[in-house]
Amino acid sequence: MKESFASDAPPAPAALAAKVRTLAPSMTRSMQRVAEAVAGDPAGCAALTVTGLAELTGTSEATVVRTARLLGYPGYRDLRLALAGLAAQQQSGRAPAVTADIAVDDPIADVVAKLAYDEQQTLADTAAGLDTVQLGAAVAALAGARRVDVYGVGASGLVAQDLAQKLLRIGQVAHAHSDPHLAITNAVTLRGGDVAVAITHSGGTGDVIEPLRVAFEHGATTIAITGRPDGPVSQYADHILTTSIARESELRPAAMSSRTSQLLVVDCLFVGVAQRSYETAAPALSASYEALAHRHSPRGRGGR
Amino acid sequence: MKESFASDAPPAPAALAAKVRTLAPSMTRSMQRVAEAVAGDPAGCAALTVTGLAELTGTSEATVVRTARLLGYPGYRDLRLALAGLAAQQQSGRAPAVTADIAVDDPIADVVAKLAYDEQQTLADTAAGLDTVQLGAAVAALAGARRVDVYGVGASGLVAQDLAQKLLRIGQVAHAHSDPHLAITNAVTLRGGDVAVAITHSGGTGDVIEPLRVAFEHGATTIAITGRPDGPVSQYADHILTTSIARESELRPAAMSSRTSQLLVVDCLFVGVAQRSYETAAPALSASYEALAHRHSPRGRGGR
DNA sequence: TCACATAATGAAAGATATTTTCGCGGCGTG
DNA sequence: CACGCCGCGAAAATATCTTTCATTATGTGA
Repeated sequence: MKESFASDAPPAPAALAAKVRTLAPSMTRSMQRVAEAVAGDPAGCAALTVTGLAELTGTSEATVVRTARLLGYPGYRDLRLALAGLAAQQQSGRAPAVTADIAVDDPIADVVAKLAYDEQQTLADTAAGLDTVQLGAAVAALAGARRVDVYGVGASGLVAQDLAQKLLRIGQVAHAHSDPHLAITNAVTLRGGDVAVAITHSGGTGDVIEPLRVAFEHGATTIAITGRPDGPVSQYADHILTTSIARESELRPAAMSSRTSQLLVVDCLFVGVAQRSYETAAPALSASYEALAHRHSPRGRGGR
Repeated sequence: MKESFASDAPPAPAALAAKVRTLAPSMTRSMQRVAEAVAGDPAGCAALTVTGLAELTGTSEATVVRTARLLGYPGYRDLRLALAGLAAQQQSGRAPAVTADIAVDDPIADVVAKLAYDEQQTLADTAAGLDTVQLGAAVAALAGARRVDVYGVGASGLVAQDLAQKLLRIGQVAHAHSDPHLAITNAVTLRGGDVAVAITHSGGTGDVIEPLRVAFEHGATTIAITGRPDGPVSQYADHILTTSIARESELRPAAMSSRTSQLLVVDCLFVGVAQRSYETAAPALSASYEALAHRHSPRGRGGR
């Protein structure tokens, strides 16, 4: 089905430079010029046609083809393909320059690469650091909850809303509070069988801890999602889910990676709960999808 | 010298899989078949001629060329080159495409691993597919804006709030709207020099498009963050930032990966703007940090 | 349900790129 | 000095890619 790797002529994938050096002595002058160009700038040559490369090297098409043959390819077309591959490899090889911090004068492309890399790292860290036992317990509590309250302020407030939104979509009674007073007012009405979730990166946000404490004292099951499992919030948490703490810099506030981390935890909770209550969750998900369908224009093709 | 980041269509080297997913919805059936083959087996397809690929997919040469064009390449020849590059990268990059779907009976540990992997993938795709020219233009517009309005409903509403929060922290006048009526009411007061941002995964959310249209017609600079750059929202967008579209399943609604993707874009915008207005942004960031410090109890270790 | 308009598709003509052919001219050798 | 071999490139031959256009599917409104 694929190119059979015959015994004597396997087209070289990346060992091209070596092959050029090996074969150079047995090449004629013109062919050497071609080989040199190819080895020197694979990416550039890959963009050229036979004629283009011939002109660049001051030779003819025939010579280019002959060189390609000598290098072990059936023709120039295949050499070109290999060249493109080589270029791509080199390109990706010099990628890990993105580990540095984001600087004020970084070009926009670097910013994208660095942010993406950092967030990927954060996700990996979070996944590695998550206690699946705690997570399982939290899921169980949520799945069986009569009612769920989620507390978060500032950046964590959005995560809290995200969790509440998700739970609502699978038929749970969930509410996110970012107003501390209202949160406490509501927490007072929680009882056993209810669940309260506090989300705070620092683990010490009073506006979030207070409602959780009240919920805890009223017998609700409490969950803390925090980057500081040793922080004050843990006093009142039955289950603690730890988010990762990434280094931050002036241009990259902690809110960014903590949010990424928190959201992963929230997603895990959501999927876990959805699994546990699949019978009711699946229809609810489809229903909410259906209900929203008409609010999006049905066709995407004509949108000039 | 070589890499010519042309204005609007820089042929994607590694962002191909992402591009296929992004553009798939706007493709016809035959083209989808071709795109699928290409995304599924880059190495294999790179070895085929137009005719070969047409036969393999049961279509015609014309369709193959059309697909290549849609993916952003001048013709099939160039797509093939990119394919060879992609294949080489995968070969060396050790791509463990363990993209198994999340099942109802997956243990919780698997859920964590799969979600983390999927979100990492989403980040990589988004970063690869982001048009840095558009991003740069969007950043420039935001940095010079007198006032910024952000529109988003549902899951995208939280992203909108996130962007507004971030911009506020560096001294910009930003506001997020999730109420369509209020959004339009506010959009009417926008003028040239103001910026409106619409966030919609589907690209067709009327509640978000309407405010953007009003802002557009009143002379504001408009930015769309969407997974469907060919969708209706783009009609009224001066700058379009494309988020990635990941496959979704019953247990993994689209909202999850689209949110991850959107947040990365928002972060890029934020950092870009912060860079541009570093003189004022840095003090503002520190100030907001200081102002919140006393709301976190100092317990734990270093406190932050 | 049918007629109509519109878009999607493939066959084949047309344009490019690649490969092959062929002969010229340099260079060493008898 | 003449001969013959080898490297080399121009141009013909072939393969590949692109465009055009007629046909066939698809959806829409009466």
